[in-house]
Amino acid sequence: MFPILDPLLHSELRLAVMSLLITTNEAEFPYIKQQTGATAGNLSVQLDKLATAGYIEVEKTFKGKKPCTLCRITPTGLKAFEDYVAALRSYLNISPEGDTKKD
Amino acid sequence: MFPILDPLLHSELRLAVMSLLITTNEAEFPYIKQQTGATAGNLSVQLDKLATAGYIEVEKTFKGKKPCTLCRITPTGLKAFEDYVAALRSYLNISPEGDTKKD
DNA sequence: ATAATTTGGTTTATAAAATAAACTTGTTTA
DNA sequence: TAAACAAGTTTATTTTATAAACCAAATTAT
Repeated sequence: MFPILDPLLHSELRLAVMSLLITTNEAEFPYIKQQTGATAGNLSVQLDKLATAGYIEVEKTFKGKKPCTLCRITPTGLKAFEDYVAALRSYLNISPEGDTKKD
Repeated sequence: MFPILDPLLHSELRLAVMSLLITTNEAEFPYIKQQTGATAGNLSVQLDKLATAGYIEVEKTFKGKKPCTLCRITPTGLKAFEDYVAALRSYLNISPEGDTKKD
């Protein structure tokens, strides 16, 4: 009836990060921070969790002389996101086509 | 970009309860427990939170000699649920019609 | 040159939440 | 009438989210 919602994705900030990375494909730390409105500390922690789960990959490079943390979604992450959305639908009373179910 | 997700609804069990009450209109404690697979303690706590927020109303009656806790969603709760779903869409990359956005 | 500020984060501490375990009250059954 | 059960509630524990404090390197101001 109510499938489990992947706890890693059922988090406002982590979900926002994943959503962002799906549309942008890859993004730098400061950009993600700005788009999500997160504090740097919180973002750092949540990126770690996503990376540890293999949902994103984090590449640490340099942009000129400045460190640059680049994040990219992985196939595993994309699959997890899609599964999460599918599971959520059972809760939201919306069909795969998105219309609200009349009861 | 990423609207706040009502923390009261962004909880697996509370969301399941709300979803259930929307389709059944009203339901008894043991039924909700069975449908959601929650433990009684957890369910009791989460129902309290929803009731305190005015999202559901809880009526304590008797069914014969046994106590019977009946739950019903309120207009406030329904509105909150709809707002939550609308907010979630921004995260899920689905349009109001439900199709996945291609980037 | 060097002190102050900014950038780009990480680590650690705190606050809040979810969850289960233990308990209560009354009822039915052996 | 003692044991088991039903229907919850309360309390304690674990997990999670979040922010505050911190650090290193680079840039800017004096």
